[in-house]
Formats: sequence, C-alpha cells, structure tokens
Amino acid sequence: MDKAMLKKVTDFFSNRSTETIAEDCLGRKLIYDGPKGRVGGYIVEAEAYLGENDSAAHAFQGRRTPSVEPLYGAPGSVYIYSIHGRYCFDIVTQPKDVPQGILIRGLEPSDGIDIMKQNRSKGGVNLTNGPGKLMEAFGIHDCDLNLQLVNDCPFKMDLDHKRPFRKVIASERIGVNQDGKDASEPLRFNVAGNPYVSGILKRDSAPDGGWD
DNA sequence: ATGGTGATGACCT
DNA sequence: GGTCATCACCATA
Repeated sequence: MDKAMLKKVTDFFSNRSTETIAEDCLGRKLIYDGPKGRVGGYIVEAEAYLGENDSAAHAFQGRRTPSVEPLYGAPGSVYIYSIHGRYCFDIVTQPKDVPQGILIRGLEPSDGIDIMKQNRSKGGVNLTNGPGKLMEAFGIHDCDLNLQLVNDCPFKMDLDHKRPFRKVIASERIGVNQDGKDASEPLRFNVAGNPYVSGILKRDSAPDGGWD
C-alpha cells in the first residue's frame, strides 16, 4: 500500500470518535476479493465498541488475550472473531494499543451476488442481514485475515464515496450483556428503513431501502 | 461454561 | 406471508 493510502486509512479510522466512524461507514462499499471472485455491498448497519471502559466490549477492563489482540493493532486493522460458531467482522479504530472498533452487521449486496448466494444457499435479504450471515456470504470461515489492514488486504472499503441516504437511526447494540453499565448506550447505527438491517421488520423497511 | 447468532417450525394475520 | 420462540452451532477460556 502506498503512503497516501496508508494515511487515508489511518485518518479515517482514527482522529475522531469511534461512534462518528461507525456512523460514517454507513453507505460505503465494503468489498472482499476472495478465491471465487469479488463480493461485497453497501454497509447499512454498524456498531461501535469503546474499549476498556465499555462493558460490552471484548477489551473491557483491558482484557488482552491472543484472540482479542487484533483490537490493539493499528487503526484500520481487521479483527475477525467467532461467536456461537459464526464469524464476525470488525475494523479497529483509534491508534495502536487503544482497543476500540466497529462491528459490521449488515450489507446491501452489490458485487458478486451469485457467489454470495452460492456460499449461503439462500437469497434475498437473508444473504447479508446479520454479522454471521455476511461473513458466510463472503465465504469466510476462519480468522486468517486478522491484523491485516483494510485496503491492503482482500478487504477493501471505499473511503472516497458514500451512497447518500435519508436518515440514520441510533439504537441499543444487539446481544450485548444486559447487566453491563453500557448495555443501553445508543451505539448501533443503521440506514433507516433498509431491509438488510438485521432484525428489521418488513413493515418497517422502505421500498427504496432508505437511499436518496 | 459461555457467548456481540442463525435456522427452523409454530402460530398468527 | 409475517412474526416469534426455541434450539443448536463451535471457538475460546
């Protein structure tokens, strides 16, 4: 990766709050260049995890085990972890050794839709409307890309363009420990009315997906 | 032992 | 067809 791109990635994933970064990812294209070809889509849902002081974060109270180690890496690093036998995709935010990040939870497919259908043996919104689903659609079943930098590995994110949409909704994060002090913080962001937002009800999704 | 979940089948409209 | 409850998934600790 050339110097200019490294600066662009570093600037995008640090220099501002993780909440702001999570919200700024909405409407941007995320690509994965896998063995079967290029797959990807527009990010419609993302959550912020705020590190040592966030009771819902993997790095809460400075937890630092081998599996969480990628969170302590450079801004823009890939952090893949498994939960309930599924894989989830995070991008590290903030400077090295500040273990914050964002979880990508929903994508509207745009590239390699046939490949994703094949990987998922499903179609429609079920292709990518959840963190584990979108990783399966990408065909990823391991953590091999951990610690690599976005835009310098098979994961690419378009930092120059953003698809315009009408409205952001902020709400509680999904599935986090309800006993924690931060369980109810509004750190989940999604494109209002987009059908690929996880758990959205049909009656709440807009025909145009909430795009302008 | 325990999760930042997903598929399925029952029930409702 | 849509919504909800239930259960199984498997890596990590």
